[in-house]
Amino acid sequence: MQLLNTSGEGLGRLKLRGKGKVTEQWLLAEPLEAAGASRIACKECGLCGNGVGYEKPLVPENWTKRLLLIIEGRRWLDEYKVSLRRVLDKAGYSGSDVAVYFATRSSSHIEATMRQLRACRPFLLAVIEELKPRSVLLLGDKALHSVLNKGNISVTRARGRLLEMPGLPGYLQTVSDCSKLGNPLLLESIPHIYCSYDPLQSNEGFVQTDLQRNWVKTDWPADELPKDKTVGFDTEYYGTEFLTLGIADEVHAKALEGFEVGKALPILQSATWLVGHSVFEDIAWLRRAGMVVRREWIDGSKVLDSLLLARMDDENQQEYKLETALLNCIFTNPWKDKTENYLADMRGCPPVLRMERCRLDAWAARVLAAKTYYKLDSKLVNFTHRIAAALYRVSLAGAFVDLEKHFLISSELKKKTLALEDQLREAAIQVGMTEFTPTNDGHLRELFYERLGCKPSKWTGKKDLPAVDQITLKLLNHPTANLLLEFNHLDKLNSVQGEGLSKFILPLGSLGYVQFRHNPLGARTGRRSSSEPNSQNWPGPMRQIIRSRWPGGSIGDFDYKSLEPVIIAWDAQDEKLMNAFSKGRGYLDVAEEVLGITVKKGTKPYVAVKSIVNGVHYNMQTKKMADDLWRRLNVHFSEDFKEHVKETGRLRGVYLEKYPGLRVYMARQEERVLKYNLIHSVTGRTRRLPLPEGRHTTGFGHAVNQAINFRVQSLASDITGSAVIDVEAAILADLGISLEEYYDLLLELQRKYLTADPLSSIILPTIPITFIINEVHDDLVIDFHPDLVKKHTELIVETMRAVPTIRKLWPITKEIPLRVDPSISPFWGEGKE
DNA sequence: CGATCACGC
DNA sequence: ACGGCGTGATCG
Repeated sequence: MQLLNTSGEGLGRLKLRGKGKVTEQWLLAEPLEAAGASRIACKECGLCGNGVGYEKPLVPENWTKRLLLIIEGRRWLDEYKVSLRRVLDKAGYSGSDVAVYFATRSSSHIEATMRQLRACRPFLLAVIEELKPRSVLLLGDKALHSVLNKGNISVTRARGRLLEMPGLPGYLQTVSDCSKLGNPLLLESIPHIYCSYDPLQSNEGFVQTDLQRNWVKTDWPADELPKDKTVGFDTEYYGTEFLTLGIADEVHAKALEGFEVGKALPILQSATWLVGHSVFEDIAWLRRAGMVVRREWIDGSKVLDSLLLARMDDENQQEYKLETALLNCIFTNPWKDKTENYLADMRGCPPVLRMERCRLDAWAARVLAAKTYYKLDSKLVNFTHRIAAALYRVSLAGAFVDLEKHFLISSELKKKTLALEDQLREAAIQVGMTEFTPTNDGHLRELFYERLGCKPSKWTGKKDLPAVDQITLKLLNHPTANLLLEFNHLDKLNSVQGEGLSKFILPLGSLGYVQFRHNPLGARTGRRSSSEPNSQNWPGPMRQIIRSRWPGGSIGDFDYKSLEPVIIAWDAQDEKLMNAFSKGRGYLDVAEEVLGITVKKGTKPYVAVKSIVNGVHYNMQTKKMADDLWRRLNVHFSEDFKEHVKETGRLRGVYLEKYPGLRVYMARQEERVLKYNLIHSVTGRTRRLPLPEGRHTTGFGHAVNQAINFRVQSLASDITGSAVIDVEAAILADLGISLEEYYDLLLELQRKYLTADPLSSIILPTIPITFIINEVHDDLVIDFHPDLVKKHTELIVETMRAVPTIRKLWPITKEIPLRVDPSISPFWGEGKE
């Protein structure tokens, strides 16, 4: 059987016989006369093949440019062809998809040396540049070494990564080559280069997997956005000034300066879906500029955020930046660099540049969404966007700070920190040090280990210096070390929540306005995160600076009771554990069951069992658990540490024995992550946990812990996410306010707060309104008008228990019993002591 | 830029 | 080999 005419001379279409039946050939060789390759004379190696055709790439008729395979040399092709053809077929490549070229032009049977590969490399460069393939797959180590120009890397290490070929210039492609989206660009592109094993020396399955990875398999993004008209857009603004609007549909991508945005109205009016990148801020700008904004864009149900979609598509992706993502997926040239300098003030950016940035962002967000949307569960997409939209409104509402209280806490922290620093410096001077800073490790080593004669129990790994980390210092059991620990504690607190917080608080008379920003998919589990400022890590006392904007109003804190234990009990189908947390007294019941004695809340046995329960749920090992109890919680089961560890282990065992569903759940998660290398949550989120070497993979234990935790943590945050949507809806329904009215009110209030004179007092709505002002994992924070406290407290508790949104979308969640613990007080968290 | 520290759930 | 998930300040 002849698959290829190795002379490379012009071929007609061949019919090939394989296993007795006629199949169409998948490669058609054709000389590439125009290729630079054929014009380059090889002066280097003297090992090259002997014919004109040998160095020519094998390109099929009407090649789709989908894939260029690089193999070691033509000599190998005859041996490859059967297995290659099989694997390409299996991976879904047709004959017109694949061209072939070689790392070496040698016809020798001897493996190519690095010297020889380097000599032939210019040909390879020229061929790739000439052929402009969209993907290049390198088969075997020689092809890999040639492309990387580096002989000391294994296929196993390089596999699965996007590779760069030194010396390969970008090449221009017109839009029609690249996309069905009517991309109005001339793109500078480079192919995606990946490597796989030599199919003869390795399992063909690996090669097939590599061929089918998204980057190789996926063609240019199909327009698989929702069927209704979908418009991408972006805005540029400064302060309260609207500057530029970028807008893109399936055929246009244009930018309009603020004064002419009216021209975009027809496109917006015809749109059903809206797409952007971190889109809810942009939607707010549309609304502020008086443009069409549908209710579905406010509530998030007909919005696609390319950033959220990218994160849902691959939660392990390194970056979720629009330009990077698009660069990776369709090789565009960067378009933001020229405008990056103006980020602080886009007014200074030349309009032409600003418009181009805005136009391309709009286009890119839409392209990226099309690339990911079709792969995702639309129910989850809808849910996630509705949560994100509701959280954006939470951030608009903002919270109000008692400025004086914050100042007092902050200055108290500062005062104590300085006092401790003085004491420490004094101690240093007394032992003869002239220079001392408590944050300088060198000074600390000198103080404790040279001057005070303390003996370190640990040395640093790299430089073998005596350690000055917290545990080591604590073990010194020296009064000065204890002072230092207290200093560290207060110093950190002050720099984050004391002085550090001030830059996010806008003074308005005696109050301060602070917006709590939430990243809707901050964690790989589907949890939200909070930043600038991060309101999720405020210690109890710091929370108490938050007060109601209403005179005489209150702050409500609505916690789900033991949300994660309830979820793990439900997921593990452990009836007894479920009863303890859903109907009984939670940790108290568990503690009494485990210890066999009567236990009171807050006592050491209670604290110990609570810690063990949480530790077990996250698969904490006995040693660490014992250590944590001993050091942090001051729970000592015996005076002897070894006995203490033993007892911790025993109690851990008793807990697992009494609630056998837990072990079953954990084993199930381990089994699944081994089998599928990914875990699904109840709402269909995925967590990829690749274990290429099964349980022998480095980090296997960690992956199992993540698998165990994932379903629990993600469902908990989805329930709370639903609560944000549902509580807001319930409050507005009760007040008789439409979502549009509420949204406009929030925008207007925010504008007033941001532009107000710091000395003026705050402006409040003319009617009493209950605001959701924050969400912390299993906790909603509410700002109550005094007239609404009673009525809305009941409403919120009921709504949080019912969470209609998630229960309607995923009816199985109706089985999970939810309890809510409200606490109302003048300041956030004050009622919890 | 990674490690270490602080805080939260 | 590893309790899960975060943000932010600071240092070497």
